[in-house]
Amino acid sequence: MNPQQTIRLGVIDTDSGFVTVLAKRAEAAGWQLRQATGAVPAQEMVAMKLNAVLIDPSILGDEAWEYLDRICGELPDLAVIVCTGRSTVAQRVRGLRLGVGDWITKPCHPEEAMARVEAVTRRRRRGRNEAEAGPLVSGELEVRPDQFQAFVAGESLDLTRREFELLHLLADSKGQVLERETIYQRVWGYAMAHGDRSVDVFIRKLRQKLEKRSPSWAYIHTHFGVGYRFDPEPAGILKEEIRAADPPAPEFTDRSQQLHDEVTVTS
Amino acid sequence: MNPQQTIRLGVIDTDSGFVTVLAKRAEAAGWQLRQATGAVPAQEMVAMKLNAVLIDPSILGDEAWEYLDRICGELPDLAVIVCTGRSTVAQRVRGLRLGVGDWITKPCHPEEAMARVEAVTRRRRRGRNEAEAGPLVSGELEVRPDQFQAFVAGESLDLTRREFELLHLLADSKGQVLERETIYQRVWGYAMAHGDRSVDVFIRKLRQKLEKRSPSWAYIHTHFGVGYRFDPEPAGILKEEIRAADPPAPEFTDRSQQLHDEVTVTS
DNA sequence: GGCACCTGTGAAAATGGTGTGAACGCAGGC
DNA sequence: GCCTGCGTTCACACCATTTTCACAGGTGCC
Repeated sequence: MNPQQTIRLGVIDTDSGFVTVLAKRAEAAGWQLRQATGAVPAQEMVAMKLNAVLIDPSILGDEAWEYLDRICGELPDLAVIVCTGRSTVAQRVRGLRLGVGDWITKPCHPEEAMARVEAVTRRRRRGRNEAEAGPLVSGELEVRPDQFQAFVAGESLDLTRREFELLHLLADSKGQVLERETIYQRVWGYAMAHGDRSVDVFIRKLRQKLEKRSPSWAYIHTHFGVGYRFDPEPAGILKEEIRAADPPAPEFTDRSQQLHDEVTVTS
Repeated sequence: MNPQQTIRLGVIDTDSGFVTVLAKRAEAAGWQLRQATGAVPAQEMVAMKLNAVLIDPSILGDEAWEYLDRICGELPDLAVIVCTGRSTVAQRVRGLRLGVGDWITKPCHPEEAMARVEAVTRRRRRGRNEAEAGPLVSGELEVRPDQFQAFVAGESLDLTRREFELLHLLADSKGQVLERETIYQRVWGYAMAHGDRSVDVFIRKLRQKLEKRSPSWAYIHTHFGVGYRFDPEPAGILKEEIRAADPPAPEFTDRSQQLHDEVTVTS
């Protein structure tokens, strides 16, 4: 489903010969490359929206281990591949234990390097291929992965691709609270930059479209400070309960916005 | 949390020397090993509950590729690692593209083989680790990390994120007295400023919410001059005495002054 | 019992997260 | 090239949560 999502690969190496050859092949394969010749801070990698990074630690000197440790620690979802010259078993073991996804020895064929980058990246993305195929029904909603679309009473919600993928992920994890970072990582495929609001915006779009076709259900619930949870609930009951439990509610301050049909849950 | 979940590794190889050495080390590391000297059907691997399988395809003859393809296709969540003698770049690339997680060349150090198996397995697991940790039950209370929420008899305590994290930490260290500084460091993530009362305030909020849903239990105990301890205790004796001495006291909303249901313990 | 110091408590003040509309930039189709 | 649809970014309003503060009540020690 997300097979040929292009890979954004960072390369940290000074071996211009190797990098040039690799770049040519990667470009041919439709990958996006970013190059650097020294340590790149984790935050910058996030900003570059990398899926994977290929590092030759030998150019980093003494800080190599510390750097690898930091990157793997801070960005556990980034695929880190080491590609360097001779190394001892102990070094390779140490690297792999640290969180490096693969350790390639130079000289190596660029095709193999790419295949290994792909293999590691592939691993990272897995997790939604499981039920991939089966349509999913929740409340009045039917999510059909085979159509990249969701329906209510046979009518399409007219979701765009991202909207669909977000809804699919949520519906697949019905009842579970998903953090924004998790959502972003799984739908967008790379780490979420701090302060990114894309997830919120798409949630709003989904809510609008859901509301339009299925007004009497609340599907997406906000968990303040955490993220969102998909859980279809007939909206009617809930509202009545709230009304019943509420005293007359005198405060008719001009609530510019009428109540959300989605319930915000503290958590 | 889930770091040292033991790995169940299948080994398909006839190289008894290699397998023996590997087995010894794997056992020492607490892994579970299953061995075979020929192709094992996917279904059998499922039955063996393997996390990963280490294969030398050279012993499978002509069917090697077909077999690898089948295994990777049918069990996309199984970590498949190839460990074999000399091979060409093309073969390795083909294998990796097929879905093999890593391709190791013999002879190889068993420690490195294990590290690589671990690395591949680690990646496969990521993504559904959402469960982070199983729900935690204490007294009438159920703490559910996957929901960022705690429940009593199925009803949510409506904890905010920090409240939840504090409760989670406490419940995780049941019976242990935690100092304020420790609590702050672990929940807030940085050192507590001298004189900060946040922990106390949150403890109060937790007690209120616990009291509301589970009135007959005392969960959080104060250790004067030290910190707090989580330990669910039926509040029986103490409570009854208090109630007996008290007039019926209907549920007034403003119970501004009411005895703590928590017991202060002299440390 | 008195004093110094902790802890509990309620509410005000500060912080920060979320909903929302709209502008922007980019790419694909006409 | 222009139009259109989509994804991203921004600014602002609103409000839930967190922090802070002042004071009341408890606890331990001399």
